[in-house]
Amino acid sequence: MVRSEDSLDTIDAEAVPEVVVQRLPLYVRVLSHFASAGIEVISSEQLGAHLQMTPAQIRKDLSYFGRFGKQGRGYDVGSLAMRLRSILGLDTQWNAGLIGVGRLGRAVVAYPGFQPEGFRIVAAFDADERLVGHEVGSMRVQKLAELEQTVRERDIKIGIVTVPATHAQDVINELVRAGIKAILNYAPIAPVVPPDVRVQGVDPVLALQSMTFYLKN
Amino acid sequence: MVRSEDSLDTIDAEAVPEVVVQRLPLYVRVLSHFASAGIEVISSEQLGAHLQMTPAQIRKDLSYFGRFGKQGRGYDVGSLAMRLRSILGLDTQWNAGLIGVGRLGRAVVAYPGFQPEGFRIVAAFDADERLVGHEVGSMRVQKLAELEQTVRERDIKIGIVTVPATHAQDVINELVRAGIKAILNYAPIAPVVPPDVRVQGVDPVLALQSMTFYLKN
DNA sequence: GTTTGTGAAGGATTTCACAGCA
DNA sequence: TGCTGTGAAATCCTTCACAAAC
Repeated sequence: MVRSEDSLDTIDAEAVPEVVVQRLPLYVRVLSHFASAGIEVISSEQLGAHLQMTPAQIRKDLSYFGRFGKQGRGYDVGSLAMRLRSILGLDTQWNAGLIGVGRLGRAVVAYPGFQPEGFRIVAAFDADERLVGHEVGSMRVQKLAELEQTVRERDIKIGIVTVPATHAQDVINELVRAGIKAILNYAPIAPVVPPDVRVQGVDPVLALQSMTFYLKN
Repeated sequence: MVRSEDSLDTIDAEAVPEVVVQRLPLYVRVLSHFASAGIEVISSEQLGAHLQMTPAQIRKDLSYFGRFGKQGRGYDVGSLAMRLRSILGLDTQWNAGLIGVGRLGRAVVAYPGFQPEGFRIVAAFDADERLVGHEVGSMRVQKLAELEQTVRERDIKIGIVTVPATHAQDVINELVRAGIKAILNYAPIAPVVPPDVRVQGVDPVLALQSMTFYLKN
């Protein structure tokens, strides 16, 4: 494939392997790390050493999006980070709505890692009548029936699910009905969604359960 | 490959693709779900529908470990779940040590999802002198210097890292030095570890950052 | 001299498709 | 008949290796 260096983020998402897209945020992160350490130029070799992957893979991954490096020199840390952020859509704010303001939901609302990366939780919902109206973060907890309208009004593009496993599929169905296409799911279930909706699970128990196989064997 | 049905969890971990191992916990989870719904027999077709994957993939995955189904019928939900649990080593308790008892660390200690799955946090550490000696959960916070000894004494096999990004690599180095081979990392970094050490990251921001690509494109 | 970008090769994973069994 | 288990085929992903660029 030939891509001109100046084609401004018009990327055919279909043409890029999903694994590659999932690695881009990692590149952004490592580049930011190097940038704040004052390093201005970096080779795929050095990036690979830090990410424990082959230089070839990094170069190939980047080649899906353009030609960012200079032969004999490497990549400009700052500008590559910026380009990748733009490709991923990380140069804008993304509004999220959170459903389930129990113990876990409140911890997620209080998590300080989202804001600086451009993710803002702008609405919180709960099915429990007794919680509706309460303050969480600086938001008033809304009832689930208001979901669709609020999604429209506050330009919510991401749903964050922090309800118990028993309610998670129902809540995810509601999000889908409200037009949400990206869901961050903290509930320990494998939800069923239409093919145009993406779900990313945050699940420490699953992560542990696959490691024990190697501990045992 | 031919595997006798009765070969009791003597599995060559090398021979099983890593992706397959990572899917097993998902199968266990869905099977438990069906079991508690009173379903006793299930086909790869039905499993596939719930997990949004092809029946062939499920059958192939399972075939790495044995022959669990009955032609013309399907799989016995209860016994397959049990077999997979045993293969993954989920039929024993696993002790974990947590490092970093700040806001995030305390939330992880309080997370009720680990215990019922056989994971127990049995020690908590922090580099901050002022936190040492305090109670977290029902544990006394220990200083990091006691790590290696405590790992031995309490049979700790898993490290959970909940320190800020700036300290995470150092802490992970300490865990590796103490002989830990499995690490659950909540810090937003891509740590460098020896090849015999496994790290699983829990990182909601990374998860969000790859979804925005598809929201944008 | 160094390092990128990339076709081509190689390897891994998924899907197909069907023999074999209940 | 219905569904598993599995070689073989197809697809997807990674690595190689080198021409081109600095």
